[in-house]
Amino acid sequence: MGNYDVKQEVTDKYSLRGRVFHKIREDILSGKYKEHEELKEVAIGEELGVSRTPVREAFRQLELEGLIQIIPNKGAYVTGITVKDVKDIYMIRSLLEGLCARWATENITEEQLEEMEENVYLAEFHASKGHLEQIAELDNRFHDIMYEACNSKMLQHSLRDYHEYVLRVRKKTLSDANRGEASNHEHRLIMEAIKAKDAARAEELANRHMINAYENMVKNGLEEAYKQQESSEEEKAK
Amino acid sequence: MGNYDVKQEVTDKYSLRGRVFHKIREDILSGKYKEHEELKEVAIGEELGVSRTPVREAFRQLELEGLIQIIPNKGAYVTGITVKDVKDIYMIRSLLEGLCARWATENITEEQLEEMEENVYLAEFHASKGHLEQIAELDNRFHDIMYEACNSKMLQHSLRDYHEYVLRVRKKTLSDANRGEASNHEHRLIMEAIKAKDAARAEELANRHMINAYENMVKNGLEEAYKQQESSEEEKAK
DNA sequence: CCTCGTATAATTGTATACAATCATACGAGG
DNA sequence: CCTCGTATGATTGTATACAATTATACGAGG
Repeated sequence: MGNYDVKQEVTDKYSLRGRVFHKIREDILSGKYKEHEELKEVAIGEELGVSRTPVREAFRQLELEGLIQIIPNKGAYVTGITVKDVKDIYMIRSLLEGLCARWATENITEEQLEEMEENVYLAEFHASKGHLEQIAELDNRFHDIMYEACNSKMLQHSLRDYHEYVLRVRKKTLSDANRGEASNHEHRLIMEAIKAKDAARAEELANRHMINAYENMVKNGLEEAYKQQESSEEEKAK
Repeated sequence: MGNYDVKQEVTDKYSLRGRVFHKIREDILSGKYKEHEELKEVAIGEELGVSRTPVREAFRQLELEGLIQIIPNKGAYVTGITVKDVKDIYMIRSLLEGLCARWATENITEEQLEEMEENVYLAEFHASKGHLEQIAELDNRFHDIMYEACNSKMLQHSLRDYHEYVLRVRKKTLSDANRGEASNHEHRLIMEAIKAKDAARAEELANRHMINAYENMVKNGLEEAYKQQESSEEEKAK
C-alpha cells in the first residue's frame, strides 16, 4: 500500500492531496481494476483508509481524464486503455512532441540546454553500465525538460498528460536495453538540433522518436501488456 | 443564474452533476473571476446555492484542466487564459484537427458523411441569410462530427477539451460574417476531401482551417477579448 | 521602533449524517 | 407461468460537523 515513499519529491508533491487520486489512477493503469468494472466509493475508501469524500474528488478527476465514466446516481465504471488507445496516443504525441521540440528550440534557456546535455551524457553512461532504472528516470526527465523549455503552458499540460498515461507501457519497453540505447541516441540528436537552433530538424527528429518508440513497442508485445481488455469481455457479458 | 435552459440537450447533459463545474468554468472563461483571484469554497457555494462538497469536486476538475491552481491548505487561484495560451491552442489544434481529418477520412461512416454534407449545406444557407447564431451552432457540430468520425477516443477527448477552451473566442470571431463564410467554404473543402477519401488533402485543409481561424482572430482583435490579464497585474501586486 | 511568539480567526481537509435515486427481490394478480 | 408493482437494500448526492492548517493581529520583550 505505502509504495509512495520511493522518491521523496514525488511523495511530497502528491502526499495528502492527490494521493488518493494517484493511487486509484495507478490501480487502473496497472490493470488492478479491469475494464467495465464498477468502482464503489466506500470499498475504495476503506482500502485506502479514507472516507468517501476524497475518493469522490478523485473520481471526478479520473472521469475528466477519461479513465473512468461516471453515470449519475449509478456508479463509476473503468474505461480502461486499449491497444488502439496507446497507438493513438503515440501518433498524437508524435505531432505534439515535434511541435514541442520546435518551440523548445526557439525558447530554451542556457540552463535548460545544459541540463539537457548533462541528461544525455548521463543516460549514455548508465546505458553502458546497464542501469535500467536510471535510464527510465532520465528518459522521463529529458522529455520533461523539453516540455518546460517549449515555454507553452498548454502544450506542456497536454504532453504531461499523455506521457503519464502511457508511463506503464514505456517503462516496460525501455527495459529493453536495445531500445534504451537507440532512444538515448535519438535524444542526443534532438538535443544537438536544438543546440544548433535547427527547429525544423528538431521537430522532425522528435516526430521520428515517438514513431520509433511506438514501433518498438509493437514489436516487443504491446498486446501482452494490455490483454486485460480481452478478459473484460466476460465482464461485459454480466 | 439560470441561463442553462437555452439548449435542452446541454442542460440535461450537465444538470445536477457537473452544473456547478460548468458554471464556475464559464465564470473563469468569461472573465468574471480574474487571474490570480482566490476562489473561496463557501462564497461560491452560497452563490450557486450549494454546499462546499460539490464546489470542491468542481475545483479538483478545474485544476486538472489547468484553469485554477490549488495550493494545499491554502486556496484555489485562477490561472486564467492569456493571449499566448489561445495562440498555442490554435497551433496545437491545427496539428490535431489535421490528424483528426486524416483519420476521419479512413473511418467515417455513411451516416456521418451524410450529416456532414447536410451540415455544410445548412451552414451555407444560414450564412446567406445572415443567421449568425445558427452558423456558430453548425460550426460546433461540424467539428464534433469529425471528432466522432475519426474513431479515436483519445483524440476526440483532447480536441473537445481545446474546442471548449476557446469557445468564447470562437463565438466572437465567427460573429464576423466574412470569416463565417470563409469558414464554411473551408468546411466544404474538408468534407469533399473526406468524401473523395483523400486523407492527405483533408489533413492539409484542416490544418489550414485552424491557421486561418487564428489569423483572422488576431486581425479582429484577439487582444481586446483577453485584456483581462492586464488588469490582473494590479491584483498580483497585492 | 522593530522582532518574535502566541492567540485568534479564517479557510481548507476529512469524516459523518441524511436525502435521493437506483437495483433487486418478492409477491399479488392475471 | 409470466408480468407488474411495491418494498427493501444498496449506492450515490449533498449538507454539515469537526479536525488540521494557515494567515492575521496583538502584545511582550529587546
